[in-house]
Amino acid sequence: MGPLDGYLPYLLNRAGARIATAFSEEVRPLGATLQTWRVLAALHERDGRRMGDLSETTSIEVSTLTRLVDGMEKKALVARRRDAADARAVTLHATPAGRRLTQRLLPIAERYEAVSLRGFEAREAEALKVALRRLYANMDALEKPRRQRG
Amino acid sequence: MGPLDGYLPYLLNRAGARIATAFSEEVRPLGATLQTWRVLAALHERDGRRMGDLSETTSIEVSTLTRLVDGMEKKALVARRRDAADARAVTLHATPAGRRLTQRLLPIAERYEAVSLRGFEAREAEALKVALRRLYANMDALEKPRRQRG
DNA sequence: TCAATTTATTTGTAAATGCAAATAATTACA
DNA sequence: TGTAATTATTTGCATTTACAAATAAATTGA
Repeated sequence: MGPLDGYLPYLLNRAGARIATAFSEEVRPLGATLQTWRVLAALHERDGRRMGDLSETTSIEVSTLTRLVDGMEKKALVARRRDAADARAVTLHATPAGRRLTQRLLPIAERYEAVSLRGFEAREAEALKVALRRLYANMDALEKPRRQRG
Repeated sequence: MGPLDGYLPYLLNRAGARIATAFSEEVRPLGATLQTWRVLAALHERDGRRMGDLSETTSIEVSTLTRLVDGMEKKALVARRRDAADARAVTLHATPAGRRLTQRLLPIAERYEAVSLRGFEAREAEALKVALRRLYANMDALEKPRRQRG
């Protein structure tokens, strides 16, 4: 076990990449990709999100997301609407076809959760999730300090 | 906190992506990218690795790695050598310039480790790393079963 | 109120990515 | 020993990605 095995970002990337690659292969026959799943999952959690919100939630860069959504719109999985409250913003909505695809992807996603956590006690799994949320939050410290608003 | 916050692959990707993005920005002024760092770190751990080994270690797909290494070779950070023992294989070696860049990146990487784990007890951090190694290993179960050799 | 600034999204463009096919060398075994 | 199968890497090519600039709308404050 070399130094890399003790380096957290390495372990994080490695585990994430492996799950991502396997999941991608698995959903390809359904005409889906990992990125479309991320968008659909975010809309399943809350439909009508803005592009910027989706970008933050899915960790997909906004300009990439724009073109990804273009493709999903062409496939009629989602629909863009101009936000009524703020005409700069666009909200994204799952269509019936999008929801059907989501329903097919959900059990696959659940299986990945189960397989990856195989052998974990419930409290170990929960501790891991708590730790991952802390990691994420800790990165605030390095974020480009944005001008305070308000 | 919606369903996504309880979904492990989501938490994993989100934390990994955030660290990756911040690290990328930070090393850009040094003429480095996250991917070149991954290659250099793998060679720092063990020089003279094969392309396939590097691909597995860095989670960079082999054909992508080939072209990444092309670029690093042009920048004289690494050098390819035909493996003496097996002429199909290519081994990669850090050059003096590559090692100098590695030395400049190491403290940044250490800082990312420290910042991301801020507030973690030593044993919590270790438990997290153990868990991430288990996750990775658990994915064996879903791997395309390759024909047994031997 | 209106000009300047900020915010949300899209577009331009070059680089990175990944699958599949091609190339090259080794190994297995008839 | 020589031919088929396997393994390691690279190349072809279409897609994805991300930075920067452009566009469009809202907000701020003189």
